[in-house]
Amino acid sequence: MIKEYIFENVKDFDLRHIFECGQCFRWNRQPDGSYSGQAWGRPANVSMDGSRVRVRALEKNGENGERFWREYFDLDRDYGSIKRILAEKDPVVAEAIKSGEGIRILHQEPWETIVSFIISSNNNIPRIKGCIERLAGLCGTFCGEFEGKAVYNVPTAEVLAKLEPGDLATAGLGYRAAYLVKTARQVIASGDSFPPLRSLAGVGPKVESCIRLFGFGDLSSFPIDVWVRRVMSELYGFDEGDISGMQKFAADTFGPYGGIAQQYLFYYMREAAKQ
DNA sequence: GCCCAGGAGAAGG
DNA sequence: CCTTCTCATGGG
Repeated sequence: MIKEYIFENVKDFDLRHIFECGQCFRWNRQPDGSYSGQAWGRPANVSMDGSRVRVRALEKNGENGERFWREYFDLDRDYGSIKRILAEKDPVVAEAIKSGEGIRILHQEPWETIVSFIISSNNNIPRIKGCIERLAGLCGTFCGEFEGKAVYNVPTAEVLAKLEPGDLATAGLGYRAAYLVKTARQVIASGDSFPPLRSLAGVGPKVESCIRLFGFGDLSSFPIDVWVRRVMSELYGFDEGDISGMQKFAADTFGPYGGIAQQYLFYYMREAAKQ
């Protein structure tokens, strides 16, 4: 059954900023400006009317999703005050905030985040979305019918661990298919104790940083990808190869909100590149 | 044909 | 510790 949840008087919230700042890959813009996708196995459509956010979602296990969606969209966090703190500390971020003032960090499912960002490596966003979509359709978890389409979440570690990389060929993941299978087997083999992220196949410094930020709520995590490296080089004067210097600057300047600052910078740089 | 994409891993200094 | 090379795939 489809349920509707309304959140009134929501500030610092923009669907395009949230869903197109590179943090998630399963939400797609509809002709009416709303977004359809799924979160934690819940198919949904999200729209906005003024300061009112409307979520139409497929009910899961008979639960009341109000609390779930409030947490998913991080609605209890005051982004206004965070933006003021960041803008005061750094003029570049102050400018970047103007282009993505409605960004929020979604509370994404850890395993989906791990799978997604392993696929993201040396890849581009449109193709990452296609890869995840094909992978989910191929061997993912069925979430239900929504808007006339079957919706699937990414495959569980249990499912992936039993496959061979070649079984994922039609998903077009390239060499990342082997990373996924190996990571799934590592997770299954470790039983109850989840292995350290960096020990997983296909998880290096940048992918770990994204997983911590988007899947484990570590807002201090500051992922440095090609775009952020570009902005740090062009607008802050860092040497392109000085990743550790950039990390230290982010920690010293943005502290507990490094990940939020990074999202403004990422969105800002990509918007500028579109011109 | 080339280069690039939210890099990681292995090899060799 | 560092640098360089390779990895599969699709789009511009």
